[in-house]
Amino acid sequence: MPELPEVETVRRGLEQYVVGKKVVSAESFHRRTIKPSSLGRLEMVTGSKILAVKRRGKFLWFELDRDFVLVAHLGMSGQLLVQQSNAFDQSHLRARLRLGGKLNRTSKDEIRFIDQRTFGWLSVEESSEGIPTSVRHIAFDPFEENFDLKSVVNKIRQKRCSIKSAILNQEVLSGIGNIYADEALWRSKIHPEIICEDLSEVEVKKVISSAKSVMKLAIKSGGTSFDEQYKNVNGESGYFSRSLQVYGQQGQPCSRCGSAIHRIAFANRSSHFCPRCQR
DNA sequence: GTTACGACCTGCGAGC
DNA sequence: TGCTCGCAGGTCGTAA
Repeated sequence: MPELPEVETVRRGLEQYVVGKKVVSAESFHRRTIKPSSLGRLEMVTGSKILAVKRRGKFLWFELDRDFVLVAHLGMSGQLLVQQSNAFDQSHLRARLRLGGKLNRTSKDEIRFIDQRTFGWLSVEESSEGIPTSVRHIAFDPFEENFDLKSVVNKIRQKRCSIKSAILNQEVLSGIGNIYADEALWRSKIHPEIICEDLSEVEVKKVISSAKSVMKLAIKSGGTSFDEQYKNVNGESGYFSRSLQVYGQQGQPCSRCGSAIHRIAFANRSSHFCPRCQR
């Protein structure tokens, strides 16, 4: 599932291949791919030049030599692949940008948006101070220069929801999804259902620093791939799933204490934790 | 204002 | 073998 490390891996891959290229054509093939507010606007990117590929949390966008940007969210199963136009069309191909510029016969000249579960989307929108409209409500992620640890800790400690809900809230801090939330809480030895108000400043800081360090390691490994739902721009899987300590490990012994990892239902999804380490 | 929860969606795998 | 159903989960809207 694409969380911050997976999106950052994709961003780096895109940056390498597409910056400086011109968009020759843009088309979408599924009614849910383009955000309703952007319907009919994808074609506007035709003729523009890609200046940069940016990211905040799980949101990614292409800066263009225009007064609008192209935003992409991968949702649960979205992939942005850079391929040659003569490659076969994937069965869940939702949109395609053809690239021009300095290309040769073997150049990868297409950006393809592939999305099995159609939770991902693209949109063409205005940007203010370098941040697209749909990303403005998203908080800084822990890797951003302006990320203010102290104010995020204070914000979390004022909440009356569970710590896991708080760190999944993209308006508190961005980039963390279900996998890295479970991993961060395991590393900081904190139970996912503990109410934020009951945690000390030190404990909340520990959760955030654990989240940052686990995501940093995941970026080094190219992200987490369980199945076909996440690939980098070259269609390759990441291998951080081998390093997961609790997510998807229910019934397996905790690598710290040997207790069996538990899985519980949590807000329409699941939480994994060690019942002994995370009381 | 804050929090919880359902809806959206599709493919896979388990169970019958 | 074929069918049904539950599960995966990011975001948004709505209800409490």
